[in-house]
Amino acid sequence: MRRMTARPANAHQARLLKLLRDGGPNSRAQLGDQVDLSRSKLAVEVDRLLETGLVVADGLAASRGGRRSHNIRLAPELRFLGVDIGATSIDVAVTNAELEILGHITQPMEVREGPVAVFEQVLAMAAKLKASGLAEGFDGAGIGVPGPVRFPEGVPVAPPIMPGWDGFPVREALSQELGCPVMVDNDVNLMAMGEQHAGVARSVADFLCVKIGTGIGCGIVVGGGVHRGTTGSAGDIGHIQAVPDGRPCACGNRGCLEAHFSGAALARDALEAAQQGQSVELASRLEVNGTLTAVDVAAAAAAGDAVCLDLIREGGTRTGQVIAGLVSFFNPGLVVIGGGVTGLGHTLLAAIRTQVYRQSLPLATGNLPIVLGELGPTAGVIGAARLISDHLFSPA
Amino acid sequence: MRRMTARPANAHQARLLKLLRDGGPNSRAQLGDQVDLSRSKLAVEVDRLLETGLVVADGLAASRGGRRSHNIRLAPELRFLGVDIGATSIDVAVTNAELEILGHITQPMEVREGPVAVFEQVLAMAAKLKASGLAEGFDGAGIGVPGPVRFPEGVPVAPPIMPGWDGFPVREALSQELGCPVMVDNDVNLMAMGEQHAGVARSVADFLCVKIGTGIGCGIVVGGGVHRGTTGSAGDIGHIQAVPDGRPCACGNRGCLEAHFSGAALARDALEAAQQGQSVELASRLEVNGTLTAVDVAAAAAAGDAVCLDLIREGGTRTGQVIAGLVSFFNPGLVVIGGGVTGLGHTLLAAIRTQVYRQSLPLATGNLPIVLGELGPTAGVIGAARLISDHLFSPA
DNA sequence: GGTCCTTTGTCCTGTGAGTGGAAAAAGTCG
DNA sequence: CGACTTTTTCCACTCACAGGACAAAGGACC
Repeated sequence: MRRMTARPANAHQARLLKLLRDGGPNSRAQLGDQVDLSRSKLAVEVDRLLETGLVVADGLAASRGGRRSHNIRLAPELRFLGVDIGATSIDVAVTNAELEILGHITQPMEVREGPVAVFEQVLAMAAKLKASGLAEGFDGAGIGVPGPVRFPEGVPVAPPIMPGWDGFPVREALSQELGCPVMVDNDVNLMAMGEQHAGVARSVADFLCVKIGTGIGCGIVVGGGVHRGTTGSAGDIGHIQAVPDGRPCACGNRGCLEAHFSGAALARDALEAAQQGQSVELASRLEVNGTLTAVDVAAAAAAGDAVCLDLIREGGTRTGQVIAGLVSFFNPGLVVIGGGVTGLGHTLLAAIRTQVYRQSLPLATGNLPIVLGELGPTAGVIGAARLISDHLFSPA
Repeated sequence: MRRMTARPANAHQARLLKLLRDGGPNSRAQLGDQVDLSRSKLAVEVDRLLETGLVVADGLAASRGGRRSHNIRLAPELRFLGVDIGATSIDVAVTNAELEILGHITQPMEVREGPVAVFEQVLAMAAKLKASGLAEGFDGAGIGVPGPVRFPEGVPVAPPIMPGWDGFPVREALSQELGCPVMVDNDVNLMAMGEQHAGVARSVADFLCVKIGTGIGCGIVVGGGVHRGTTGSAGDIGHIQAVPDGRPCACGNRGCLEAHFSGAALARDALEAAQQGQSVELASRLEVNGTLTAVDVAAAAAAGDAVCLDLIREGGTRTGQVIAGLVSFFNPGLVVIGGGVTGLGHTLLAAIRTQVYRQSLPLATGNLPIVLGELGPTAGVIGAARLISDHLFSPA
């Protein structure tokens, strides 16, 4: 079918589209309660939106005591593609215009293999979703990559863990292939946007979203918007020094947080513990799989393995130290912990909490929730869909 | 004389007032170049502003090749009061509507003596400035205090170094006494606003302003606006851990940056060095004055005293460590160093720079200037004037 | 089913913001 | 002094928007 190409003509229409996206189908009257426009003006703008095809009528709403109103909703055929490229996996999902996930595929893939191979994979996954009948085409796509991005152009800049991606025109290329608008951002920022849209961070203006995966990053939301920094590298907390003169890090320094705690570091620690015979649980897992990952540590910890619990606790403490500093500095209203190692769950969370509450001033921590992300692996793709929808639902 | 009470009636007028404040007298035509309004509309709004008395005609502008235009400027009788309450001193200044300092007084005063005593002093200083003929009254006042502030209400909250100030209605009380609108903020935020308005940070959207005085704080500017955090304590970096298991700090933790480097810590270190006979220079100064402060350290360092240079260098390194973390996290476009110990000058700056450039990733530091503040002790009062002018030059 | 009230949706007119052209006013330059 | 610029004022026209009037549609109660 023909894809939608219309964009809102003014700020009012943009506002209405976002309300319908975030609040689902709504009657004109309910919309009127939220936008502070006269009924006449509202009717005009809604009619225009109906003309563009971006929104459609959707039956009658329940009565609120008088005449029943006709519901309005975003066109149900609209489709967004959300892509979350992690260090070792790719997530691709299709959503409708309300950013509900209609289909979601995950595949392991090393981002190190370079943009060409990854792109091929992403396109194959998108094609698969299309083939399964979920979409006949995409009205827009958002994509997250595990490194800094020059946001306006949608191009990765000097990404440490993505050799070959520096300067690769991700936005341009994907837009070309998919035939729709594309926006690119750091994966951590997308996770933050995902949790903001549909997760724990709804209605919080200033919060931090710490993602602990292969590396560690932090999404920063200020006044409801993502802060990307001057060069797009804001939130790159993996290389903050957590241990003076600590372990050497790939970045050339010593004691970086990421060198002491992250998916990669955890796997290395686990391997060492297994080889030195400190943990029976880990050793047997090593024997079976031939390798160890953070998942093994999580499983062993869940089974009560003391070494693994210690590893997690120590990592949580290190992470908590860094977060404590950030909390003092930024004074957020919420801290969300997410990413691959959320499987470590409450042991990790408890360690982080303890450290933050101990080390930051009471005024900053007094009413500061520190919680796990609610959306798990879907946070990134929802955030990606949100990114492109924010773009498309803004006046051209 | 009668004070101005008018406020801009709409966003256009607000815009024009701010242009006149930041750019000085301007012709209608020049204003037109900047605001993207039709000539007619502009003329209407300017006329209305002239009617309110907020702006006045100011002679003819130089010709740009044709008819000479009439200049417009903010009413020259407008006066703002800028108050900067530090831990150990008070600065009060009068500015005109263009935020140029017309008079400036500094007096030593311990903020510990409580709000009543400090207020008395501030009012006396304001009266002195009035008496010297610089102002017949004030159209607005901005005031900075050395601790967290609940910004909307203008009330200090749980300020560690300001016993007796917790919950004191600073805004209310000062407004009462001066008979004009008042806004209250953290002194560090005001310093940042000052440097943004008239100092090194002009035209930088995202920057950090680190103030090293009796304590250490950091003003955070995001997208041109000050970030105050959820509880008003954003930028409180003095209690970030700089040295694991380091010196005990008044806050109850160990190793806080402030415990290792700040005006207070420096004085303590100097005293110790003098008493242990490590520095002849310091010992003789101690003998003369009976006490040592950061100023003595600065002087001794300038005279080449090795112990003092070491103290400064070590402090700079510690500070640099913390700033490096913040730079990685926030990715600012500029870092400004200011506050009382700027007397330590380039020794300090060099140490901070070295550490930041060494410890942060190249992408974040690549084009990152780290500079000393340009305004010195006037940054705070200019920022205070800017705070209230921003308030008054916004639609009611 | 009838009456009264509430809510929703449409129509219409008045108002005020804002645009853009024309012309007057005030200069510069040769 | 005349040709050309720039600034400023004036005016007619457009458009966005508010808000009232009214019709349509439904619920509650009798």
